[in-house]
Amino acid sequence: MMPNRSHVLDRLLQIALLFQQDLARTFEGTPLTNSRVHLLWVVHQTGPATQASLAAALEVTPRNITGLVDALEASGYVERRPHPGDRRAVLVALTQLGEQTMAAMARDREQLATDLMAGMDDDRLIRLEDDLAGIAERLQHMIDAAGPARS
Amino acid sequence: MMPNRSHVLDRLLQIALLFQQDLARTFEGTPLTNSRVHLLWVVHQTGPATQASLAAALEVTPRNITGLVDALEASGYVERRPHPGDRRAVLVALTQLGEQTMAAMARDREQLATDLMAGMDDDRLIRLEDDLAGIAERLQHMIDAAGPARS
DNA sequence: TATTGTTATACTCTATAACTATA
DNA sequence: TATAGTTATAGAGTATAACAATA
Repeated sequence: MMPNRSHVLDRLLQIALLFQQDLARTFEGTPLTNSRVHLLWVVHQTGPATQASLAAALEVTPRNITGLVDALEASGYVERRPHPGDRRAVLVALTQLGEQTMAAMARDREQLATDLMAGMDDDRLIRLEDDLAGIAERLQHMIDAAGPARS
Repeated sequence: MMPNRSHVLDRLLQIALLFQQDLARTFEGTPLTNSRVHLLWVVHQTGPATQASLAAALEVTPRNITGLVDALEASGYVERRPHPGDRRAVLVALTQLGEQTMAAMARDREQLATDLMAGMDDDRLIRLEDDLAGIAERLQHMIDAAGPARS
Protein backbone atom coordinates (compact mmCIF):
# COMPACT_ATOMS: atom_id res chain seq x y z
CA MET A 1 0.00 0.00 0.00
CA MET A 2 1.29 3.45 -0.95
CA PRO A 3 1.86 5.48 2.19
CA ASN A 4 -0.06 8.73 2.13
CA ARG A 5 1.75 11.89 3.06
CA SER A 6 -1.49 13.64 3.92
CA HIS A 7 -2.15 11.07 6.61
CA VAL A 8 1.09 12.00 8.30
CA LEU A 9 -0.05 15.61 8.22
CA ASP A 10 -3.39 14.59 9.69
CA ARG A 11 -1.64 12.79 12.51
CA LEU A 12 0.55 15.77 13.30
CA LEU A 13 -2.47 18.05 13.45
CA GLN A 14 -4.37 15.56 15.59
CA ILE A 15 -1.48 15.30 18.03
CA ALA A 16 -1.24 19.08 18.21
CA LEU A 17 -4.90 19.32 19.18
CA LEU A 18 -4.58 16.56 21.77
CA PHE A 19 -1.57 18.28 23.33
CA GLN A 20 -3.52 21.47 23.72
CA GLN A 21 -6.36 19.54 25.29
CA ASP A 22 -4.02 17.78 27.69
CA LEU A 23 -2.27 20.98 28.66
CA ALA A 24 -5.54 22.81 29.28
CA ARG A 25 -6.66 20.00 31.56
CA THR A 26 -3.61 20.62 33.72
CA PHE A 27 -4.71 24.20 34.44
CA GLU A 28 -8.21 23.36 35.51
CA GLY A 29 -9.03 25.25 38.66
CA THR A 30 -6.12 27.67 38.33
CA PRO A 31 -6.05 31.16 36.82
CA LEU A 32 -3.55 29.88 34.25
CA THR A 33 -4.19 29.75 30.51
CA ASN A 34 -2.17 28.70 27.49
CA SER A 35 -0.87 32.21 26.87
CA ARG A 36 -0.01 32.83 30.50
CA VAL A 37 1.80 29.53 30.81
CA HIS A 38 3.69 30.27 27.63
CA LEU A 39 4.93 33.49 29.16
CA LEU A 40 5.84 31.76 32.43
CA TRP A 41 7.70 29.09 30.48
CA VAL A 42 9.77 31.64 28.59
CA VAL A 43 10.70 33.48 31.79
CA HIS A 44 11.53 30.15 33.41
CA GLN A 45 13.88 29.28 30.55
CA THR A 46 15.56 32.66 30.10
CA GLY A 47 15.38 34.27 33.54
CA PRO A 48 13.95 37.71 34.36
CA ALA A 49 13.06 39.52 31.14
CA THR A 50 11.75 42.87 30.02
CA GLN A 51 8.26 43.03 28.63
CA ALA A 52 9.62 44.12 25.27
CA SER A 53 11.75 41.00 25.03
CA LEU A 54 8.79 38.86 26.04
CA ALA A 55 6.70 40.48 23.32
CA ALA A 56 9.36 39.47 20.82
CA ALA A 57 9.62 35.94 22.22
CA LEU A 58 5.87 35.29 22.21
CA GLU A 59 5.43 37.15 18.92
CA VAL A 60 2.66 39.35 20.26
CA THR A 61 2.38 43.09 20.83
CA PRO A 62 3.82 44.75 23.94
CA ARG A 63 0.30 45.76 24.93
CA ASN A 64 -0.58 42.11 25.11
CA ILE A 65 2.27 41.38 27.46
CA THR A 66 1.04 44.09 29.79
CA GLY A 67 -2.26 42.22 30.15
CA LEU A 68 -0.69 38.83 30.67
CA VAL A 69 1.79 40.12 33.24
CA ASP A 70 -1.00 42.01 35.03
CA ALA A 71 -2.96 38.79 35.43
CA LEU A 72 0.07 36.73 36.45
CA GLU A 73 1.16 39.35 38.94
CA ALA A 74 -2.32 39.56 40.46
CA SER A 75 -2.40 35.79 40.94
CA GLY A 76 1.13 35.69 42.34
CA TYR A 77 3.09 33.86 39.65
CA VAL A 78 5.39 36.73 38.64
CA GLU A 79 6.54 40.06 39.97
CA ARG A 80 7.65 43.25 38.26
CA ARG A 81 11.06 44.51 39.33
CA PRO A 82 12.74 47.77 38.39
CA HIS A 83 15.29 47.33 35.64
CA PRO A 84 18.74 48.30 36.86
CA GLY A 85 20.10 50.74 34.36
CA ASP A 86 16.94 51.56 32.41
CA ARG A 87 14.22 53.30 34.36
CA ARG A 88 11.72 52.89 31.52
CA ALA A 89 11.82 49.12 31.64
CA VAL A 90 10.69 46.52 34.15
CA LEU A 91 11.97 43.00 34.68
CA VAL A 92 9.39 40.26 34.89
CA ALA A 93 10.56 37.54 37.28
CA LEU A 94 8.96 34.35 38.56
CA THR A 95 7.88 34.25 42.19
CA GLN A 96 8.35 31.12 44.25
CA LEU A 97 4.89 29.98 43.17
CA GLY A 98 5.84 30.61 39.55
CA GLU A 99 9.06 28.61 39.89
CA GLN A 100 7.30 25.73 41.59
CA THR A 101 4.62 25.65 38.94
CA MET A 102 7.13 25.59 36.10
CA ALA A 103 9.22 22.92 37.83
CA ALA A 104 6.12 20.76 38.17
CA MET A 105 5.27 21.34 34.52
CA ALA A 106 8.77 20.33 33.44
CA ARG A 107 8.40 17.10 35.43
CA ASP A 108 5.00 16.43 33.88
CA ARG A 109 6.42 16.92 30.42
CA GLU A 110 9.23 14.44 31.06
CA GLN A 111 6.71 11.94 32.29
CA LEU A 112 4.43 12.51 29.33
CA ALA A 113 7.31 12.03 26.91
CA THR A 114 8.24 8.78 28.61
CA ASP A 115 4.67 7.51 28.57
CA LEU A 116 3.99 8.45 24.96
CA MET A 117 7.12 6.83 23.59
CA ALA A 118 7.16 3.79 25.80
CA GLY A 119 8.25 0.73 23.90
CA MET A 120 10.16 2.55 21.18
CA ASP A 121 13.73 1.37 20.92
CA ASP A 122 16.59 3.81 20.52
CA ASP A 123 16.94 3.33 16.78
CA ARG A 124 13.34 4.08 16.16
CA LEU A 125 13.40 7.08 18.48
CA ILE A 126 16.41 8.55 16.74
CA ARG A 127 14.83 8.11 13.34
CA LEU A 128 11.57 9.68 14.55
CA GLU A 129 13.35 12.67 16.01
CA ASP A 130 15.30 13.04 12.81
CA ASP A 131 12.18 12.94 10.63
CA LEU A 132 10.38 15.47 12.77
CA ALA A 133 13.39 17.77 12.77
CA GLY A 134 13.41 17.64 8.99
CA ILE A 135 9.74 18.44 8.75
CA ALA A 136 10.05 21.31 11.22
CA GLU A 137 12.98 22.73 9.33
CA ARG A 138 11.25 22.59 5.96
CA LEU A 139 8.11 24.12 7.41
CA GLN A 140 10.06 26.91 9.05
CA HIS A 141 11.90 27.54 5.83
CA MET A 142 8.66 27.66 3.89
CA ILE A 143 7.18 30.19 6.31
CA ASP A 144 10.30 32.33 6.24
CA ALA A 145 10.33 32.29 2.45
CA ALA A 146 6.72 33.41 2.07
CA GLY A 147 7.14 35.16 5.36
CA PRO A 148 7.17 38.93 5.51
CA ALA A 149 3.89 39.04 3.60
CA ARG A 150 3.37 42.51 5.00
CA SER A 151 2.78 44.19 1.67
CA MET B 1 24.14 9.31 22.17
CA MET B 2 20.98 8.47 24.08
CA PRO B 3 17.97 9.78 22.21
CA ASN B 4 15.88 12.11 24.32
CA ARG B 5 12.15 11.59 24.38
CA SER B 6 11.55 15.16 25.47
CA HIS B 7 13.16 16.41 22.30
CA VAL B 8 10.61 14.51 20.27
CA LEU B 9 7.89 16.21 22.29
CA ASP B 10 9.55 19.56 21.66
CA ARG B 11 9.56 18.92 17.94
CA LEU B 12 5.91 17.96 17.91
CA LEU B 13 4.97 21.13 19.76
CA GLN B 14 7.15 23.22 17.48
CA ILE B 15 5.54 21.73 14.40
CA ALA B 16 2.10 22.38 15.85
CA LEU B 17 2.93 26.05 16.32
CA LEU B 18 4.38 26.35 12.84
CA PHE B 19 1.30 24.77 11.31
CA GLN B 20 -0.89 27.31 13.02
CA GLN B 21 1.32 30.08 11.78
CA ASP B 22 1.24 28.74 8.24
CA LEU B 23 -2.52 28.30 8.29
CA ALA B 24 -3.11 31.80 9.64
CA ARG B 25 -0.97 33.21 6.84
CA THR B 26 -3.33 31.63 4.33
CA PHE B 27 -6.29 33.64 5.64
CA GLU B 28 -4.61 37.00 5.49
CA GLY B 29 -7.00 39.50 3.98
CA THR B 30 -10.08 37.31 4.39
CA PRO B 31 -12.61 37.28 7.20
CA LEU B 32 -11.59 33.70 7.99
CA THR B 33 -10.01 32.61 11.24
CA ASN B 34 -8.87 29.28 12.67
CA SER B 35 -12.19 28.61 14.36
CA ARG B 36 -14.24 29.56 11.33
CA VAL B 37 -12.14 27.44 9.03
CA HIS B 38 -12.42 24.54 11.43
CA LEU B 39 -16.20 24.81 11.20
CA LEU B 40 -16.10 25.09 7.41
CA TRP B 41 -13.85 22.06 7.25
CA VAL B 42 -16.21 19.94 9.32
CA VAL B 43 -19.19 20.93 7.18
CA HIS B 44 -17.13 20.22 4.08
CA GLN B 45 -16.31 16.75 5.34
CA THR B 46 -19.72 15.77 6.71
CA GLY B 47 -22.18 17.78 4.61
CA PRO B 48 -24.90 20.09 5.93
CA ALA B 49 -25.09 19.82 9.71
CA THR B 50 -27.15 21.18 12.56
CA GLN B 51 -25.53 23.65 14.90
CA ALA B 52 -25.91 21.20 17.77
CA SER B 53 -23.90 18.58 15.88
CA LEU B 54 -21.27 21.18 15.01
CA ALA B 55 -21.02 22.13 18.69
CA ALA B 56 -20.30 18.50 19.47
CA ALA B 57 -17.80 18.16 16.62
CA LEU B 58 -15.83 21.29 17.52
CA GLU B 59 -16.20 20.61 21.25
CA VAL B 60 -17.53 24.07 21.99
CA THR B 61 -20.86 25.34 23.28
CA PRO B 62 -23.87 25.80 20.98
CA ARG B 63 -23.74 29.51 21.74
CA ASN B 64 -20.32 29.61 20.23
CA ILE B 65 -21.52 28.01 17.02
CA THR B 66 -24.18 30.69 16.69
CA GLY B 67 -21.46 33.33 16.58
CA LEU B 68 -19.25 31.48 14.13
CA VAL B 69 -22.14 30.72 11.78
CA ASP B 70 -23.34 34.33 12.03
CA ALA B 71 -19.94 35.55 10.86
CA LEU B 72 -19.60 32.93 8.13
CA GLU B 73 -23.10 33.61 6.88
CA ALA B 74 -22.49 37.36 6.81
CA SER B 75 -19.34 36.87 4.73
CA GLY B 76 -21.05 34.39 2.40
CA TYR B 77 -19.28 31.11 3.19
CA VAL B 78 -22.31 29.25 4.60
CA GLU B 79 -26.06 29.52 4.63
CA ARG B 80 -28.67 28.46 7.16
CA ARG B 81 -31.38 26.20 5.75
CA PRO B 82 -34.52 25.00 7.47
CA HIS B 83 -34.18 21.47 8.76
CA PRO B 84 -36.70 19.21 7.08
CA GLY B 85 -38.48 17.37 9.85
CA ASP B 86 -37.37 19.44 12.85
CA ARG B 87 -38.54 23.00 12.89
CA ARG B 88 -36.33 23.88 15.86
CA ALA B 89 -33.12 23.11 14.01
CA VAL B 90 -31.28 24.66 11.09
CA LEU B 91 -28.89 23.05 8.67
CA VAL B 92 -25.61 24.84 8.08
CA ALA B 93 -24.47 24.30 4.48
CA LEU B 94 -21.52 25.60 2.47
CA THR B 95 -22.23 28.13 -0.27
CA GLN B 96 -20.36 27.97 -3.54
CA LEU B 97 -17.74 30.28 -2.06
CA GLY B 98 -17.45 27.99 0.94
CA GLU B 99 -17.01 24.92 -1.25
CA GLN B 100 -14.41 26.61 -3.42
CA THR B 101 -12.48 27.77 -0.39
CA MET B 102 -12.41 24.32 1.16
CA ALA B 103 -11.43 22.71 -2.14
CA ALA B 104 -8.51 25.13 -2.42
CA MET B 105 -7.52 24.38 1.16
CA ALA B 106 -7.57 20.64 0.50
CA ARG B 107 -5.27 21.16 -2.48
CA ASP B 108 -2.93 23.32 -0.41
CA ARG B 109 -2.75 20.65 2.24
CA GLU B 110 -1.83 17.99 -0.29
CA GLN B 111 0.88 20.24 -1.64
CA LEU B 112 2.18 21.02 1.82
CA ALA B 113 2.34 17.35 2.71
CA THR B 114 4.26 16.62 -0.46
CA ASP B 115 6.71 19.45 0.16
CA LEU B 116 7.28 18.65 3.80
CA MET B 117 8.00 14.99 3.23
CA ALA B 118 9.91 15.29 0.01
CA GLY B 119 12.79 12.87 -0.12
CA MET B 120 11.39 10.38 2.35
CA ASP B 121 11.19 6.91 0.90
CA ASP B 122 8.14 4.72 1.40
CA ASP B 123 9.62 2.66 4.21
CA ARG B 124 10.49 5.70 6.22
CA LEU B 125 7.12 7.27 5.58
CA ILE B 126 5.28 4.17 6.72
CA ARG B 127 7.35 3.96 9.87
CA LEU B 128 6.77 7.65 10.62
CA GLU B 129 3.04 7.36 10.15
CA ASP B 130 3.05 4.31 12.37
CA ASP B 131 4.98 6.04 15.15
CA LEU B 132 2.74 9.09 15.06
CA ALA B 133 -0.37 6.93 15.12
CA GLY B 134 0.94 5.19 18.22
CA ILE B 135 1.67 8.47 19.96
CA ALA B 136 -1.74 9.87 19.06
CA GLU B 137 -3.44 6.76 20.33
CA ARG B 138 -1.61 6.76 23.65
CA LEU B 139 -2.25 10.45 24.12
CA GLN B 140 -5.94 10.05 23.37
CA HIS B 141 -6.12 7.14 25.76
CA MET B 142 -4.41 9.15 28.47
CA ILE B 143 -6.84 12.02 28.06
CA ASP B 144 -9.84 9.72 28.06
CA ALA B 145 -8.60 8.01 31.21
CA ALA B 146 -8.10 11.22 33.18
CA GLY B 147 -10.82 12.70 31.06
CA PRO B 148 -14.17 13.55 32.64
CA ALA B 149 -12.37 15.61 35.27
CA ARG B 150 -15.64 17.40 35.87
CA SER B 151 -15.72 16.85 39.59
C1' DT C 1 -39.70 17.09 30.09
C1' DA C 2 -35.78 17.50 26.79
C1' DT C 3 -33.64 19.66 22.83
C1' DT C 4 -32.41 23.62 19.40
C1' DG C 5 -30.96 27.83 18.94
C1' DT C 6 -30.82 32.61 20.62
C1' DT C 7 -30.34 36.78 23.78
C1' DA C 8 -27.69 38.59 27.72
C1' DT C 9 -23.48 38.96 30.07
C1' DA C 10 -18.64 38.30 31.04
C1' DC C 11 -13.70 36.98 30.58
C1' DT C 12 -9.51 36.22 27.79
C1' DC C 13 -6.43 36.98 23.87
C1' DT C 14 -5.27 39.85 20.48
C1' DA C 15 -4.49 44.27 17.67
C1' DT C 16 -3.87 49.42 16.59
C1' DA C 17 -3.28 54.05 18.09
C1' DA C 18 -2.19 57.69 21.21
C1' DC C 19 0.36 58.96 25.26
C1' DT C 20 4.07 59.29 29.22
C1' DA C 21 8.48 58.70 30.86
C1' DT C 22 12.89 57.80 29.81
C1' DA C 23 16.98 57.04 26.75
C1' DT D 1 14.26 60.91 17.78
C1' DA D 2 13.53 56.19 19.44
C1' DT D 3 12.22 52.87 23.00
C1' DA D 4 9.43 50.78 27.18
C1' DG D 5 5.29 50.38 28.92
C1' DT D 6 0.47 51.97 29.64
C1' DT D 7 -4.30 53.79 28.67
C1' DA D 8 -8.12 53.60 25.31
C1' DT D 9 -10.74 51.14 22.17
C1' DA D 10 -12.19 47.24 19.42
C1' DG D 11 -12.86 42.49 17.46
C1' DA D 12 -12.81 37.51 18.09
C1' DG D 13 -13.30 33.13 20.77
C1' DT D 14 -15.11 31.16 24.57
C1' DA D 15 -18.30 30.19 28.68
C1' DT D 16 -22.68 30.14 31.69
C1' DA D 17 -27.42 31.22 32.37
C1' DA D 18 -32.07 32.33 31.06
C1' DC D 19 -35.45 31.96 27.51
C1' DA D 20 -38.53 30.80 23.31
C1' DA D 21 -40.02 27.48 20.11
C1' DT D 22 -40.50 22.92 19.14
C1' DA D 23 -40.16 17.91 19.99
